[in-house]
Formats: sequence, C-alpha cells, structure tokens
Amino acid sequence: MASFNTSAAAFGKQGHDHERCRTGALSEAAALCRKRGQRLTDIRRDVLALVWERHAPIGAYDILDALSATRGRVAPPTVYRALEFLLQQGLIHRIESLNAYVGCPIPAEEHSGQFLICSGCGAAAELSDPRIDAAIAAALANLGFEAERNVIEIKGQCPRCQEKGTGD
Amino acid sequence: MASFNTSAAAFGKQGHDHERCRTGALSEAAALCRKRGQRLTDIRRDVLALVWERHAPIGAYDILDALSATRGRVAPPTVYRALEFLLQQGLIHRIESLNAYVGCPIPAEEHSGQFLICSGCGAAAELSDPRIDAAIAAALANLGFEAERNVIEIKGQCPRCQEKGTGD
DNA sequence: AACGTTATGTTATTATATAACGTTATCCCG
DNA sequence: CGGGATAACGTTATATAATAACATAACGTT
Repeated sequence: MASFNTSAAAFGKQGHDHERCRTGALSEAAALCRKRGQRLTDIRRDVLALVWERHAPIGAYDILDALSATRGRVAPPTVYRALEFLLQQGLIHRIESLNAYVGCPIPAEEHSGQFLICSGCGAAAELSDPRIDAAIAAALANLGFEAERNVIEIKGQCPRCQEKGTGD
Repeated sequence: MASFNTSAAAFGKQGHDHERCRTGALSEAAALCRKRGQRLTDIRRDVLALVWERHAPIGAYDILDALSATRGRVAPPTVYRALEFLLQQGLIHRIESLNAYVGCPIPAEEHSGQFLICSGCGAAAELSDPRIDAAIAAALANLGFEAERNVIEIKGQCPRCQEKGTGD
C-alpha cells in the first residue's frame, strides 16, 4: 500500500477547495458502490455527505439531528445502519477515541487508517505511512500475535492551531 | 523510555503467577501514591484491584456491579471518579476502542501505552516499543503536527487463541 | 474546635448504541 | 409481468457509557 496523507487538506491549508473535495468523495463513493453491486441509497448518501461536510469527525447523533432537519423525524437505527454500511464499504472510518466518524479519502484501498486529530479545531487527517505499519509489524514479530486491525489515533495540535493558541 | 511488553503475562503463558502480579501492582500503587502525597482511598484501591483481576480490560459498569456486591449500592460517579484518579496517577489506561480500563504495569513512567488486544480472550498486553514511537515521530516530522497523546490499539489473536480457534 | 480542602453520596440527565419486530422497496427468476 | 426472496427501512423500546449538579462527610492543619 502506498503512502498517503491528507493533513494539508484537513488542517485548512490554503488552496484546498473543500466543495470539490466533498463532491469528489461522493461521486467516487457512487462509482465504487456501482462497481461492487452495492446500493448507495438516499439515506446512505445523505449520511456520507454529512460526514464529508468537514474534515472533522462527526458523531452519530449530530448526523441524526442534521438528517431530521431535512427528512423529518429519523430514529437512531437509521443512522447507525447507514454508518455500518459505509464502514463496511470502507467509505468512512470510525474514530474510536471520539465515538465519531470521518470520510475516507482512499476508499478503494483496504487499510486501517492512521489519524492525526487536532484537539484545537477537531479536524482529522488520515495517514497511511508504511513506516508505522512496518514498526508495528517489527514489534509483533516475536510475540506470535496476529494483528487484524490497528487503531492509531494521534491527538495533538495542527499547525494552524499552534499559531493561534500559542499561549497555553 | 525503555522498551517494555507484557504479552507473555497477559496472554496466559505458563509461569505467570497472576496473584503475585496483582498484589504487586497494588502495593506499587500504594507506594507511588504515598510518595506523591496522593490518597489511595478504599474505593480507589478496590477499583484498582478489580481492574487488576485479569489482564483483560474491564468496563466501568462491570466495576460498578462488582463494587455494589461488596459495598452495597454504588452509583456511577463513584466509579468514574475513582477511574479518573487512577488515570491521572497513571495507574490504569483507558482502552478507547473498548470503553474499558486496564492496569498499567509501569505506572512510575509517564507514557501513552501501545496495546495488543486479543479478540478471542479479551486480554490486553501493553507494549512500549521505541520503534513504533520513532516511526510515528518520523511520519509527523514534515507535517508540523505536534503530538500530545497517541492511541495505539492493535486488535488480533493472541498465540493461545490462535491455537484454539484455528478453524475459522 | 474551626476552617479549608478533598473525597464521597445522591439524584437526575445526557450521550452513544443496539434489540426486536414489522413494513416497504428492490431484485431476480421464471 | 407476477411472485417470491432479499435487502433496506420504520418504529418502539432498551441497553450501555458517562457526566452535571448539588449535598454531605472525612481529613488535615492550625
């Protein structure tokens, strides 16, 4: 798997056209589902669009509120089913330390993401750095432990928020 | 910080005397609190003992049930306060992907743990492998992102559970 | 003993997620 | 095109995890 990172886009570097970013993700999702014979229904598409509204992870109940605004009363299972589908298709990731969900920029490749999460602005960037994977593999080599999924979530300050909040 | 790992103990390798392991952790905690001028009260000590009953992370409400059995009706804040204290003192870690808590075998050293979590038996081993830290540092080097805390939780099968469940 | 601080008790509520079951929509085959 | 299977969705209730807010008790010092 190739190296990958979205930190520039997620942390608001100038030149990032998020509207394009978002619509691009949505059409890639549509194409991928078509190719796989999976149904990207209205609800699923709406949920995915909400997840992609920003680069910050969004909670299930925030999605629920937003959906209710446009569709009228929606119950939790509706949201969780859509999230489960999107997770299975690799279109979103779950951020365990936030109980929240974020769009995946490389849904076609199977991987478990590595995330940088800014505690200032809440944005999350996805990395896929082979050095981290290699280091974990090396650490496990002699232990006989067979890894299935890695949860790697690095909390800190993005460049922009370091500038702002220099004080504390 | 030196390298460290508890995988042999956590994954039930023969020769692990857990009763000693547990009482050792408790007396180390007592010593550490004394040294720091912190109070390891009855409740805090009971909660820590429950966390150390096994090497598998335990949920707050399981702790609550166990406490209620010995102390009579206990409310959630009681447990969460004790957990918060133990977290602050570095005596336990929170496993984000499980909403559960596990004892820290090296409470005297400040660190954010790296965990191997067996999806078979639920046990969790703590590592502190400098190669992983170094790989993360290398990945962040050019991004201007300042890390504060790492969440590293690797799910998979421990050696013992691989033997058992070879079938699936 | 009086005081401030820390710890605990208590009640209620918020936040996150799933179970269970019925209904509707879609797909595929004949 | 009809009918049956499957997948998606609706609905109600409930489980699980965590915190807010405020009262009381314990402790440590003077």
